[in-house]
This record gives sequence, C-alpha cells and structure tokens, in this order.
Amino acid sequence: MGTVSRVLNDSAAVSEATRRRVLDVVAELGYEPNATARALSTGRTRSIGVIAPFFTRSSVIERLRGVAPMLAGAGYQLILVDVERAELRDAAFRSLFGRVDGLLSISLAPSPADGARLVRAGVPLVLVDHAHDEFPTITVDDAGGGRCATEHLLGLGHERIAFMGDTVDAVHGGSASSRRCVGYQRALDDAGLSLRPELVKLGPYGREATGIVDELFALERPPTALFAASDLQALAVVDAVRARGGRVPEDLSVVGFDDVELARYANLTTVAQPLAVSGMRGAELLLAALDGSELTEPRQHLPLELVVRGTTAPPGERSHFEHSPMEGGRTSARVA
Amino acid sequence: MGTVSRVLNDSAAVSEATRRRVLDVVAELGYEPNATARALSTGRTRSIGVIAPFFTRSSVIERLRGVAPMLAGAGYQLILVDVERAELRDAAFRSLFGRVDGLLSISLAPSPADGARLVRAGVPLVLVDHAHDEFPTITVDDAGGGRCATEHLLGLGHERIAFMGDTVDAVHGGSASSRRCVGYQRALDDAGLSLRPELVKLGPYGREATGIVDELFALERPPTALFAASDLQALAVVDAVRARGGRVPEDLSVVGFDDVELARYANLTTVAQPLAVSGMRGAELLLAALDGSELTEPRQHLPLELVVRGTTAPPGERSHFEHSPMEGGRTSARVA
DNA sequence: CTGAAAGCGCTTACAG
DNA sequence: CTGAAAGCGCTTACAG
Repeated sequence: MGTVSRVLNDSAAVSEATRRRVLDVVAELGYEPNATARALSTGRTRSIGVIAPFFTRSSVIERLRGVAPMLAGAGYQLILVDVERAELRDAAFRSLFGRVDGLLSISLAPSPADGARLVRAGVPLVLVDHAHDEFPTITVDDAGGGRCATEHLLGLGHERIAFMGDTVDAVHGGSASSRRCVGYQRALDDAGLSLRPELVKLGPYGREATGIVDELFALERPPTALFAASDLQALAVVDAVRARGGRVPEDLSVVGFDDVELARYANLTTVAQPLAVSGMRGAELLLAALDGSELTEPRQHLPLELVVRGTTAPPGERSHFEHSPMEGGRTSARVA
Repeated sequence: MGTVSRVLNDSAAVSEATRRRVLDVVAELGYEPNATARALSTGRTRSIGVIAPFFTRSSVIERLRGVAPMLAGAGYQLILVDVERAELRDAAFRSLFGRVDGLLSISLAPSPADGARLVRAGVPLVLVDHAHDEFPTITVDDAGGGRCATEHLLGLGHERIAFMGDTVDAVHGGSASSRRCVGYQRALDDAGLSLRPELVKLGPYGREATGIVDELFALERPPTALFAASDLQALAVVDAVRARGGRVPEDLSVVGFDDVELARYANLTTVAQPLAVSGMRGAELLLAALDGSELTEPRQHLPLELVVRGTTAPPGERSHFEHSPMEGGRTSARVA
C-alpha cells in the first residue's frame, strides 16, 4: 500500500508502469483514501473550524459568504460551530481541538486558557469582529460608527435620541453593541447633551422591540429618534412603531447598523460595514498563517459608511426618500 | 493509556480511586483526546456533512436554521460543503467520504455511483428538497405550488402571465424551478390558455432580471403578471420594473416562491414553504438512521401555502395591501 | 523504483 | 480492576 499512497500523493518517484496500474485499479474500485486515517498520519486535517454566534443571522451569513469560497478554494473543509448561548463558547472551541488545522472565530474570542492551548498546539486562530492582542484580527471602528449614526440624528435636529442594544454578556466581552453605545454616548456628550438613562434600552438580541417602543412612547418626553445596535433590532423597532399606528420617520427616526441585505429593502438608514470583505480578509489571514507565511498585516481595520435612506428625517418631518423604498435614494458619509 | 480511555468514556469498570486520579491529572493538564485518532479507532467521526448549493441563499439558510440545532443537540459536528457549480457536486460528496457518519443533502442528490457507495459503506443519507427512490426525503409539492401561484393570478383576471426560473441544469436534476414551471403550465392549460413561449424566461439564478423585464415589456402584448420560481428572482423583477419607472402591481403583478424573510419586508405575494421545518425533519430522519432506528416515515411531504401581499392585483389595479408594506396584510390559501 | 515496517493517538478485546 | 497489545487506515523514512 505504500506505493499506492505514493502515486495518489505523487510524493516520490514511481515508475510510469506501476503508476498506471495503480491508477487503473483505483479507478475501477472507486477507492477513496480514508480522510481520517490520513489526517492522523499526516497531522493535518485539511479542515478549518469556523465559530460564530448565531450563524443564521444575516450579518454572520454575509461574513461567511466571504470566508466559504476562500477556504474551499484552498481545499479546506469548513466545520461550522454555532454558539447560541454564551456558556457554550468554551465547549465550541474545545469541540474543534484536534479536528482542525486552523480556526476562524466571528465576534467571539477563546478563553485565555484555550487561546494559550491553541498557540501551544500551533493551531492558528484569526478573529473577525473582535479585537485581540495576541491573535490576528479584522475589525471595524464600532464606537466611531455609533458616533456617526448619532451625529446624523443630531444633525437632523434631534435632541431626544434613544439607544437600543444587546444586553452585555461576559463572553462576547466588549460586544459590538456596547462599543456602538459608547460612540452614541460620546456624540451626545460632544453635542452638550446629557445621557438620559431611560432612553437606553438593552435587551436580548432583536426581541422585545414592542415592549421597548411602548415604554419609550410612554415617557413624559419620548424620544424623536432611535439608534439601534443592529439592523435587525432597528427593523423590529420600525415594525413595532408601525404596528401601534405610528409612522417612521415622522414619529420616530430610526438608524440601524450593518447594512444587511434586508436594510435596503426596508429602506433603513444605517451604518454600513463590509461584512463579506471581513470574512474574506479573515480567511486570507488564516490561509497565510496555515501556509507558514509571516502575516504582513495581522490587524486589519475596515471602513464604515453611513447610508441615509428613508427611516430618518428631521423631527416631525417626512423623509425625502420615503416614497421610493426600493430605488434606494442613498446618501453616504465615510467614518474616520 | 488504556485506563485513561476507560474513565474518559466510562466504558468499563474502573476503581473509584484510579478514576479520581485520572480525572485530576486530565483536569490539570487540560488533556483533550485527539478526535481524529478516536474517529479512526472507533470508526465513528461524530460529524455529519451537509451539502447545499449556495448555502448563503436565504432559502438554504432558513433550512439550516432547522438542521444546525438538531445536530448540535445530538453532539454532532456540522461540516458544510457549498456547491456553487453543478460540476462540483461529485467532488462535494467525495470530499466527505470517510469524514462523516451521515450526510444531509439539500436540493441535490448524489450521482448513482456515489449513492451506491454510501449505501455500501453504511453511511446514511437524507435528502431535503429533492425526491429520490432510495433515500429518505423531505419534499414539497412544487408543481402544486406553481399551479397555486398561477391560479391566484388567473383568479385576479390575468391572462398574459410570464414565468421566470432557473436554467435547467443536469445535476440539480428536476430542479424545484422546473417543477414549479410545470405547475404554471398546468394551470394555464386548465384555464384553457395556451403557453406562450416568449413569456417563459429562464436564466442563471436571480441574475438578468433587468434584461428579462425589458424583453417582456418590449413584446407586442406584454404580460400583466409574472410568477417567479423563487422570492429572490421575484424581488429582482420588482426592482427592475421600478427601476424603469414602472409600478408593481399596477404594471406587473409579481408572485414569488419560498416566503423567505425578505419577502415579508418587500411585501411580496408568494408561495410559502416551511423551510426551517424541512431542515429539522431532515436532521431528525438522519439522527434516527444514525441511531439504527427503523424510519417510520422516510418520505415526508410538507405543506405549501399561498400568501397574498402587495405585489399582486387585478390587471391595471392597485393592490389593497400596497400602503402598509410592513404590517403585512396577509391572506392565505392552502395547497392540496 | 518498491517492499516492509514503524508510527500517528486513540479504543478495546485479551490476559492476568 | 488494570496493564500490555493489537488494530483502525493511512504516510513516510528506511532498506534493498
């Protein structure tokens, strides 16, 4: 069998005659080498693990749209691990030890112990949408984006601006949502407005929008605008406002974050980030590391862009874009 | 090491004392058994392969939303293989041989040779969205759905109804698109209308909508309605009509298929199918087969439902639903 | 150029 | 109850 292996991997010199013979038999039998055995023997699994929280969320999917073709192109299998609850993060990383040649983690970092173990084992890890000192990262200026969204609202004349985001959770660490909230606070600060805690609503991702909107409108001085930490949360708010008979943006201007595909159809004003590109870049870094290359740019920062559509307008006014939801009248502003 | 293995798998009787000692050392070293070696030794990889064409399409994602939690819950790793071109189907199946305990294939069947090999190797396969004689399947009555969509249009008074679908491709075999087209033809037939070939437009998935719409409107007697084989194609048509200054549904009624999340936001009339459920059922069947259970219902048929929203109306009229895109006024009809 | 052998890191009968 | 050994199916030095 040594010889068969040699021709299949064309590793060493094999006479053309035996080579032929082996190939013929292989074809006839439909023989396929056992990938597991090969992996054990070579120490390379030819697969890479992708860890993501809620991989069916559009923002994550759009990132995967960047990574999948890169990995497939390089001949790697993609093992996907979904992390639906924070407590499952460590189990997710551990389930991949010894099964993959490299790891790409989206919006999630390993525990310090697991990180150290990866380094020790020589298994490269790249983080997308998560800052880190020890591993290569692809990030975005979330605080800057939050500031930009808020300044857009301030510029329209809003002064009572609410924020809606995820409840902070220890594992996702400084989550994107909390960083975006920081930008929101800074923008208010710079505008000389004080933060009104009753306007900051945190909750489980995308849920509870109806309750939150009700609470907001029940306030003595309700907000005239809202910045949500993600498009889906923003859209849930838009829905909730309309469901109670309100109008967007007349009764409430709404800004989202991400610019997922849905945002365009819903004509949502949002802060766009290059999701697919983030995945592609992450995969590139990982592939380079797997190659043993020195990474030239292990810490990449991607640009953000405000996309103004139909869900924002000056307080009490209609949007200029409201009537053509699908043609997407669109104005942009780059973030620093 | 035999003993360590025994306590970790609590396979045989081990004295409480050594058991403790082993567990302590394991915890201290953070030892994690090598999954590849274990797989080679036991013959079970504890992972299952999921093969799908274009897994980032919303319809596929919504199916995956059903399968991922099932597999994770049963302790299986999910290896995802995307098939972007028909020629890559066989490579996709083969890349998984010897790496997985079972296979779930979405909208795609293996070649007869590969199917036979799977059977021989005792690797269970379940097909979702693809009929098959030899393997368990989860399907939907695509022809019935196509008929239903077309009858809705006929019922509104349309007589010139176009169809837009995917180009037939040998590998995807009788594709969902072509089955839906059959239903369209039958409905026309039953209504005593003859099929006008110039109204049937096939093209690569979701592309070319602009060109197709231009061609359609350039006809001497252009269609007043269009049934698209998928929501994304339908939405592309809606966009194209509006981009050239036309109105939907006044100038063209449009019906889609699938009812993906986007359809609701775009207020699209469509034939809804239970995508997440299809994935869940498929995973259930696979898990049962992996368990060695006899499958009680290896051939499942899921129901379809027409959802009337704002993109359809009698020829030349406005839709009743047009003004409240997000509140989703919705009427339904079950398909046989 | 090509056999025969060792080894990858586990699991699991097999002795003891 | 617990060592020692064989075996899972490959790859790869090592002889010849």
